[in-house]
Amino acid sequence: MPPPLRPTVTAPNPRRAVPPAETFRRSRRDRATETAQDYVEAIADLFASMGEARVVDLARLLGVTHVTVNRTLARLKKNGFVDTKPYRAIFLTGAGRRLAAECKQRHKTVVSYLRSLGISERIAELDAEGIEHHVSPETLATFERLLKNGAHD
Amino acid sequence: MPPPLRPTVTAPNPRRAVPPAETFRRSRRDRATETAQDYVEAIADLFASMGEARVVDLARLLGVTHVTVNRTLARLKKNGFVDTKPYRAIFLTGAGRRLAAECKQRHKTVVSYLRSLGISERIAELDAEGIEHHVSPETLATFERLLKNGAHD
DNA sequence: CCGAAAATGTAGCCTAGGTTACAATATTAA
DNA sequence: TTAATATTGTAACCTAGGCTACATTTTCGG
Repeated sequence: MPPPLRPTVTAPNPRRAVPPAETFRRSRRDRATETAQDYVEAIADLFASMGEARVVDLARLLGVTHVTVNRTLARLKKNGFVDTKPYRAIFLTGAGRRLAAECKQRHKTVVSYLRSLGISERIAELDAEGIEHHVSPETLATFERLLKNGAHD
Repeated sequence: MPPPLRPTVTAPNPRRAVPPAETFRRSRRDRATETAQDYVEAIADLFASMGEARVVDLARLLGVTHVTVNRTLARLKKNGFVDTKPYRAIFLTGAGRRLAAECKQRHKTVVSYLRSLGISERIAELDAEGIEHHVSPETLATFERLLKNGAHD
């Protein structure tokens, strides 16, 4: 007969130190909104730089196929961030524009902060793209305050 | 007949400013490895704190059902990070332990750095959980250097 | 103005990661 | 020792987000 499958330590200790699953839940929640944010920001950028946003441009910009863009746009439309018509350019709704502006500002803050630490433009951009979606308002405010105070210059 | 669907500006400008799709690709790549990292780190923590890691504990810790844990463990096993047997505790392989140690160190650095900026324990933990997966070695090294130099104290 | 090329849309497939419902195995307590 | 409980496993479904292949619609050049 094999030894006990589980040390007896386990059962007598039903009150384990099992802390915040909430931390992981929030991280996953952030992940779910990343795509929407990347898209509306990209659409706003394309509008600013070339007067309109089209599926092919988004695909190129985001590094995915036009099919992926298409399906994601359908969801963004359902969620009220974009307004699309078949074979036409893509427009942001009011909510979409607000979200885009917020994301753009946050992205800028994160990049500027990393740059202020002496990190290169290239790396700052790469890291910021991932980091920005996980920065709480408190942390963002701290970054802004430190930038304003000219820390690290 | 409706007006032209697309401004004539578009066609004459085939060389658009379409920069790095690479940025987004890296961000997506990071996302794909987040789960593995969260799991091996959680398994290592459970081992340290209670002598073994079981499916239910992981589920509680990560805030998902035991079914999700089970399926993810199957993939981690396929990728060589864990060693499992039906109805037995979960063990990390050498690669799993190395990854866990690396993640733990990085997590600690990110939290410490945020704390050094005056951000609360709670917020630092929450943000770090998302941020840590997107911090490049360069940025991490910068955080470590600043911590060592006692900046912001 | 009409045919080729580009852009967009659709069908169908894949993986990751979440779920509930139910089946099987281990552990524990009477 | 055996019955109840806890844990683990499995089946089947969902969404998000990738893809290729193919169909349709627009745009553009001769």
